[in-house]
Amino acid sequence: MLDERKLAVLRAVVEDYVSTNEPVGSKALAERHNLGVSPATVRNDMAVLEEQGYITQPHTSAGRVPTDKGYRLFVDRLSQIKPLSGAERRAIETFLAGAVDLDDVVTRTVRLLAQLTRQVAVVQYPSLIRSTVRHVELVPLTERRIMLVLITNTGRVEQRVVDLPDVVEDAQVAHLRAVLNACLDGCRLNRVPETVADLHERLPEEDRHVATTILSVLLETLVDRHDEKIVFAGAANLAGDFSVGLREVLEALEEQVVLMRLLGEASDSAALTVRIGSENPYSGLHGTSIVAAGYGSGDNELARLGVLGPTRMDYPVTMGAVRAVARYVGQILAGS
Amino acid sequence: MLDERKLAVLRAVVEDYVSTNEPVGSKALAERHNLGVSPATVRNDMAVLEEQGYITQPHTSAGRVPTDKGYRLFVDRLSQIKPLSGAERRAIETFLAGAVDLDDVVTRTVRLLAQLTRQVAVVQYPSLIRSTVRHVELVPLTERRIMLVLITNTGRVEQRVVDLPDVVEDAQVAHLRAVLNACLDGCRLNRVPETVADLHERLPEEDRHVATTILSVLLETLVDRHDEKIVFAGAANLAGDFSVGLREVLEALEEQVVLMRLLGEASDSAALTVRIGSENPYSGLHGTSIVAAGYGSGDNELARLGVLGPTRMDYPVTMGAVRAVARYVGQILAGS
DNA sequence: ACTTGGCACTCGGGAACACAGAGTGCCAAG
DNA sequence: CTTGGCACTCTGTGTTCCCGAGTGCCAAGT
Repeated sequence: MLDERKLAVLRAVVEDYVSTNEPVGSKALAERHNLGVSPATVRNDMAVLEEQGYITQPHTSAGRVPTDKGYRLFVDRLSQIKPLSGAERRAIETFLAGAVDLDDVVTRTVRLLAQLTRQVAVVQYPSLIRSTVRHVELVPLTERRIMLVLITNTGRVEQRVVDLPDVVEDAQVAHLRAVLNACLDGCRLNRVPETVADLHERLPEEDRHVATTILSVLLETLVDRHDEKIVFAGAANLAGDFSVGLREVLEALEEQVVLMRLLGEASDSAALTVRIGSENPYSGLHGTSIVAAGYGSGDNELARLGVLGPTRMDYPVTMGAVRAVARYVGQILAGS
Repeated sequence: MLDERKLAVLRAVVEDYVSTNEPVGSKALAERHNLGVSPATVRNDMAVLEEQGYITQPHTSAGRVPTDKGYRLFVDRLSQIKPLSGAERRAIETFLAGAVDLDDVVTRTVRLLAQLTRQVAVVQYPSLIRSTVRHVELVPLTERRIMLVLITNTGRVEQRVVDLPDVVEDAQVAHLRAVLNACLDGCRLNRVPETVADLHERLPEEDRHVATTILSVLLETLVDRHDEKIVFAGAANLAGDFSVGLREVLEALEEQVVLMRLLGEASDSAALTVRIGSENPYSGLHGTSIVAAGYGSGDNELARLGVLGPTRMDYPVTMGAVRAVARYVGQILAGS
């Protein structure tokens, strides 16, 4: 159906279009990439590619431009992910290593990725659900108020002020704290509800009232944050580009929900997900592609990150950058 | 120098230009605002205003446009801050009241402000320096590692993992925690260094090693975060506007440092600060104005917030919104 | 002394038009 | 199947032209 040379032509079209941002014609193409055939032959191939829907012309008598389908084929079969240079790798490492806490890791990551790809980077905070409890702290503030602090193994900290129904003594709080920690330490967050369910019975009568209040707040915290936090950076990078609907993209970026869906569900493996133009689930973002990957410490994927840019982007380079950053972030998180 | 009517003309020019985004001519102006004089008279006044530098014409034979100086006069003397409608006030209250923690308050605030003004909103996190210590928590993670958690009276939580030089026992940690809290509770963050200085001597010999490490991390935390965190929202609102250099603005927004300077130093009172076009300290932002205000609980200003939009903005409305939001946020923070 | 109507002038922006250049499709020959 | 040739079709650009909004100035009116 598509012989070797036609694929080569498609690859050349994509590469040229990506680098020049102008429809590419048969002549220029035959020259720049030494295909060893004449422009006329290229024209014939192009005609076929167009018929099959891989490329298109903006108007008669203009060069060809890849369609979403064309990019898809390019990404799947015609390109190889381009690894970062040694210098870039080292830059990433040192830049990320300087982070002092989770917030800082995420902030640095998103900026790094934006700068590296010259596009808009998006990073999701490590999911609470998949991480485990490292410590629960109860801090008495007044005699009827305590602060509940939940620390996860990814370094994330959640806090809530709890108004208590009764006055509690410090000793009581200390006891509760000990019980909670004994019970929850190392527990996966999504298993907290079950784990906590039978806690009541193991408590002395006089603590139950207070414990109930605290536990309900704790559970609430987990539910509330089910909608995960997402940050982005590098919006300035798409300012100069008219091929994307700037307003729509900016709106999408500020909608956490939309962003979540764009990054996609946790993919099976640690593979890269690429969504090209109309493939993505938000109508305002045609003309835009997303390259995303999961990241995590060890096996379990904690969250996702990726970049968003014009459909006409340099996929090999972008994919390389996303993959590399995802790996490094995983390492950093695992190490802390 | 400028009689009553000339000022009225200037006001009319500003108002018309703001609402139409087109240079305003003498005829249209005389009609729309019933000034009771003929276009010719208006023309004379305009000539004077132009000579004085309050308005200008983009090219000969076009209408007039206010200059930065013109807007300045308008803001200072010709306009009144427009209070929000009752419905808007209630909307703010309920929206902000739903916040569960500091992060949430800030996030909600910045979105609210963006939506209310249809411009880019910027909110600075409450300053660490001006707040006080509510609690210091030390959480043993492993035998040579503890997590330091600092909770302030504004609900902000800072955390750091500390690697210790020696193995410590839980009892030691508990003791240190008690000492730290006794010593620092209610202490203003900017006074922490002094307060902590003589702590060494009051500690038993065997704790000093560990204490030194922890304290140095604690102090580091305070210094590190001297560059405060800032968030923004509503970037999509300036997408449709060609009068501002989109790229420059987006770049500025992602530079914390620049943003800090834009919001300005803590102003004397709780008054609004307005920076018009070239008045602001960053050259990429001519064509852009900033309306900012401090907010805080009670008297002391904790941080600042504001909006950023094209010089051609509706100042009375924007100022009203910023002032109102600043007040409500202050109340919320004071209450929690 | 200020206001007003009249009038000539200026200039930007849109419509109409022509034109060069890049690129195509097709065909006939290799 | 490939290649060179050729006629054709567009877009983008530059030119010209003209309309209209708006101005500045002046002389007359109050």
